Parts: sequence; C-alpha cells; structure tokens
Amino acid sequence: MTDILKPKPQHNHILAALTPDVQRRLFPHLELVPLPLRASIYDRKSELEYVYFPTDSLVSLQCQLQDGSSTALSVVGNEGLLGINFFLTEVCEPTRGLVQSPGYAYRLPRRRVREEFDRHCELMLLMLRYTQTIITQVSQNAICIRHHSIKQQLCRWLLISTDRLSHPRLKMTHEFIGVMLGVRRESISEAASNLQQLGAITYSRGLIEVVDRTKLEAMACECYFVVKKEADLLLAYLPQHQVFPDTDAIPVHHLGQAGDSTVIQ
Amino acid sequence: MTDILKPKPQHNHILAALTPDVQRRLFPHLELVPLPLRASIYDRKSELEYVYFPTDSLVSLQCQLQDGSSTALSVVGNEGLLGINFFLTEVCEPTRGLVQSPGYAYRLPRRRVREEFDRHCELMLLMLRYTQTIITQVSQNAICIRHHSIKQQLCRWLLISTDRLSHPRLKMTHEFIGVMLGVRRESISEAASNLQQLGAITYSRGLIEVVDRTKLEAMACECYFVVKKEADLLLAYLPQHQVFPDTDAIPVHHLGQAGDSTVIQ
DNA sequence: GACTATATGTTAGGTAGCGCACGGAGCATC
DNA sequence: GATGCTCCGTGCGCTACCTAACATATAGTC
Repeated sequence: MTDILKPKPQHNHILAALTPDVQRRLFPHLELVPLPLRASIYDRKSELEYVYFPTDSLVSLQCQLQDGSSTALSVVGNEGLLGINFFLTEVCEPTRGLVQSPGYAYRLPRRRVREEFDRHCELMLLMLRYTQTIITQVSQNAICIRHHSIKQQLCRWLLISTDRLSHPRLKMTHEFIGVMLGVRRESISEAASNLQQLGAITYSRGLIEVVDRTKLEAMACECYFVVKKEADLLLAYLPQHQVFPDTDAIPVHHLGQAGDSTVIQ
Repeated sequence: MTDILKPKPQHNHILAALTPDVQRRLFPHLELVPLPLRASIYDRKSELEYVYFPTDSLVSLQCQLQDGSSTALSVVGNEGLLGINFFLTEVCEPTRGLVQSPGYAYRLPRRRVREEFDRHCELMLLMLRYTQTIITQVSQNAICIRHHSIKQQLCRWLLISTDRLSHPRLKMTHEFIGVMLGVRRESISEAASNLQQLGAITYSRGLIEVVDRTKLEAMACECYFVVKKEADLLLAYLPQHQVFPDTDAIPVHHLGQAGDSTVIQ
C-alpha cells in the first residue's frame, strides 16, 4: 500500500519543522529507505553513519542483554528520529531499533546532521527537545515495568503505537510483541485474549486492530498518558513551515535484512 | 565529617573539567548548598531555577506515580549534575531527586547555565556527553527491572553508589532503599540478609558497609558493568584543568526539608 | 487436497515478589 | 530503667508471571 505512494520528507515532523533555509541545505542529502517489518536498525556497521527520520514506519528502541533477551525503551514514529546518541557524544554505541510497523524512513549522513547541529540553530533545538521526549518515554517505561501488569503494559503499547500511525492496525504477532516488551509470548496471548473478549481489540494471525480506544485507555495505566502528554507537547512545539519543493528527486535505497548480503555504504 | 571541610567546586568533575576562562565566568555565581539525607530536590518551586552539581553527596533521580510509589532511574554523584532537562527544552518538569547520601552540592542559576550553554562551547558538550550517560543508566535500569532479581538489583545499586563515593559506607535503611528501588522493605531485608551471610556486606540500623566488592560484582548482573563502563568513559572524556582560585568566597545556603519553612529564593 | 509452517490456545507446575501481620532488638529520652 | 520509636527478621497466603509441553487452527505451497 505504501509501496505506491512515496512518502515525502515532510511526513516526518522534525524535518517538516525546519525552515526552508535549512531544508535547502539538508534535503539534497536525504535518502529514502524502506524499513521492512522486524528489520533491525544499527545492527550493521554500515548504518552507523546515518540518522533516520521515519515517515510512515514505526521503530521501537530496544535494550539488549548478552543472552539476547531485550526490552523496549521507547517507540519512534514520524514525530522523531533515530540516532540521538550521535549528537550527544562523538563516539557511542547506538541503541538498536526494531521495526514494528513497516514503512519508510529518510536518512541523513551523520556528518551532515552533525554539521547542522554545530551551527547551534533550529535543528539542534529540535533534537534536544526530542531527546527530552525520549528520556520521558524511557523513564516512564521503567516505572511501568516495575509497578504495572503486562496487560496494562500491552494497552500502553498498543495506544502509543497506534497514536503514531494513521490507522489502528498493527501487523505483529504475539510472539513479536513478547520480544519487544521482553516477556513471554503466552503472557501476551493471555492479555490480548482478555482485551479481545472485552471488545477493545480484535486480532488474527499477526494482525491486531484496535476497535475501541476508550476501553484500552480505561485499562491502561497513567504511564500512557504521561508519554502521550509529552508527545503532544513536542508536536505543539514543532513549527510548521512551507514545503521545500525538490523532494521528488531523492533516490530510494534498499535496506538489507539481517543476514542479507545487501550492504549499504 | 564533611561539615568541617568545605568542598571545593573542583570536587565535581563537570565543574573541574571547565577551562579557567569558563570557570571565571561561572564560579562567581556558584552557591554551596548542603543536601541532607532524604531531602528532595526539585520538589519545591524555588529550586526550579537551579542546576545542581554534587561534590560529596549522592542523589538518585526518581520517577513517580500518582499513588506515590516511585522507581529509581539513575544515580548522580560528583561525576554529574541535576537538571539536564533544563537545557534540553525550555519548559519542562524536572525529575525529582532524592538524596541518598548526604553531603554538599554547588548550584548555579539555570539562567547562567543556559547562557553558557548557548555559547555552544565546552559546557554544552560536557552536558550533552553527560546526558548520554544518564540515558544509558535509565535504559539499563529498565531492562534490569524486567529481567533480573531484586537481589541482583540491590547488588548493582550498592556497587554504583559506592563507586561514586570515596568510602564504602551507605547510611540508609532497608525501608529507604525499598522506596528508591520501588520494592517492598521486606524484599530488601531478605536480599540484604543473604548478602550479609555471604560476607559481601554488613549492616546495622541504617548503616550498610560493603566489605567485599568482588563478591558483590560476582552476584550483580551485567547491567552494573554496562553502567560502570559508560561512567568510566565519561570520566576519561572529562579534561582536567587548573584550579580557578577564588572559590572560598562562595556563600553556603541552607536547603529546607520538605515541609520546612525555610524558602530559598 | 495434502502438507507444512506459522500463529494462537491451553494446561500444569514452579517461583519471585507482594500485602499483611507480628515480634524482637537496638537506641534515645526522660 | 521504663517507655517509646526505629529498624530489621520472619512467616503466611496470594497473585502474576515464568518454564515447558502440547494441542489446535489458519494460511500458504505444491
């Protein structure tokens, strides 16, 4: 569906918030990359040189342990970007991103972003502002893991995810959600089954649809609303500018799956 | 003990890493404030105008729920500062700080820090670099809560705390640790009792002493080492400069307890 | 239409951590 | 030295979540 319509850079709110002047400097260096479901970002060294701006995709930032188990830290959609570590410090390990809803993202060479960042103007302020929302997400996530049930966490997860998409359908299996949240598949199945009985969601073989947001919100913990409020504040902060015209000439690069032989430079 | 020796600004590594030029600009605006055990930072509105640089105190950043329960996000000692939210975004709610080891901190008016930050020079780079370590701590903390036992989390906690002090003694009750970690007092008692039997720590009536770090490290999860490595990288990053001389003229302000009538302007 | 892989349902048993309650031991105050 | 308070030990029932194994249903493939 999204394969036909090529997303514009302006679909990402950070990119859209840049003044035409900055857009003229940066947009010629943008590359459009497709993000297939379950793809990993920042697992391959070639990607370390890029900052990603999702347009219609959804990526969760994951923290990993040595045994492979992981836990979601936050969710990034078209309101943000991947690679905040890169401008906080020169050398760093980026956080692994896991594509939880397929789509596209624009990416910029880290060097270009750094140059723009060092001008100490709007892009820097936007990125710092966005860093704040990430910290809020990670913090609230931590306290949610400590104090709330898996069912509540699933509600929060579904709400945050669909907030960042234009539709209420999530193409993901219970197994995959379990990996993202760092819990068993069975726990997700049980919670999802319960939510379905209550008429909040429907699901079948890897496709979850939110049919009643208000029911989900009623069952979610306050953690969702804290994150939601912070996300709304960010959107209110982002100014809207006119569109920089020349965005159709941007090439589309294809990202390899893990274990794939396609390497991106 | 620390009441007699007045700590120098240079005991804070961020302040010490500033060049004499910047120190000359900032240090005249420093205030020394004592941080008593269990004091809250950023609970009172008057404190919102300050950024805190601990010298010999230890402060944990807490995330709170509406019912009052909380969870530790990270620990700040003389390697860092409180108030990173203030320069990430203009308007924000700061994270509550809970003094877990009494001592002193220097504080600067937020406005002065902002001015210096906007010069886009060393202080900004230091603060961004430090923000990265905070994000690492919060992230690792989240995955630790999800996947590891309270005993392991206690080990991590004791190790991180004593890393940031010059001595292995922590003046805190099981109850207080429970509040900080967001678990029951009994769970802490059980874990602590176990650690004491194994000869890793000793404790009595609100005073915990680490007697065998290697045993603690053996029982701690990898989360401790991830945070430790990041903290070491930060210290290696901080340059050492000569001391700006005029630091004895700095006044000492006294911070009121919660519910106290002493209000600071 | 048969086969296979994937996605979800279900069950049984184990355990970590919780809420609650109570008891004892150290320390201070008068 | 009696009282009271803080700090810690301990036991019990309960629940959420886990490990593990197996059953079933759906979609895709040949």
